[in-house]
Amino acid sequence: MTTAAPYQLARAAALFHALSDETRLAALALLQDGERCVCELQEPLGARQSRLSFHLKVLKDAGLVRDRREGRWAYYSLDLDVLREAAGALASLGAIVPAAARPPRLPVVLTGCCA
Amino acid sequence: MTTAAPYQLARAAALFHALSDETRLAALALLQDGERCVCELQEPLGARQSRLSFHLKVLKDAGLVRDRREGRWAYYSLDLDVLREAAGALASLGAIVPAAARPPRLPVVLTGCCA
DNA sequence: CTAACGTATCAAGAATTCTTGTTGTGTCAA
DNA sequence: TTGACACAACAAGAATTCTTGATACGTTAG
Repeated sequence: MTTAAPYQLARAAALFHALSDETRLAALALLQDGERCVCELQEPLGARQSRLSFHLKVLKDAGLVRDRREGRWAYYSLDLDVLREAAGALASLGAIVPAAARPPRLPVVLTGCCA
Repeated sequence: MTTAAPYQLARAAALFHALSDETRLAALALLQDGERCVCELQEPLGARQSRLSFHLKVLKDAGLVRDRREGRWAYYSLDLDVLREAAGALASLGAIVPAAARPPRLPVVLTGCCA
């Protein structure tokens, strides 16, 4: 495998995009202690139905939450694995162990003006 | 302190926004083994001067990178502390230790239709 | 069966972000 | 001093994302 980087970057970028909004982060925070019904989220998030639905869809498309339909209610819950996937992406940038302290990856040869 | 959440969310959202672009993630990846001159980044990122400058500014405004001017060159480097800050935000959403396994935070009372 | 409800989806406009080309600024070399 | 260079910053348009209100759909209550 030579060209895995582009895909991973695109996926990581998509994850971070889903995380890049205050309302969505607040929603994820509310889901921390378990599944919540959409109607329970509206007031604490200060988001009306349509807007909340939009943001939940962004989170769902990124895989960060799952939804479950029950009667006329919809319940959302965190997908911790995907949250960890995001943490992993961050870690691979050196957030946990700096690159200098890790086994070297494929070297990237950089050429530029400032020889 | 009662209302710390809004600020933290805004800051976290800003960090994730800076991370939500492929070109910027690739730039951060290139900076992993240390400081790089702007001119070294252009080719591997496939971004010309103006565009690269824009993305580096986004990263810098978020605090994820520092810049240093030397003569007519500009060098950028990672700020690992800020990268860790992002990792911390993710962790606080349960990415590392699920909320269920942590000491409880202030309870949030949710009211909704689905009694 | 009908009406009210909870939610998703769509459409249109607003806002934000990104790209490209251009201009400005400081630095170095001749 | 002049010209080339590396870079930032700006300006204008393109693209994307977000918000709002409207509509559609399945579900439950009456």
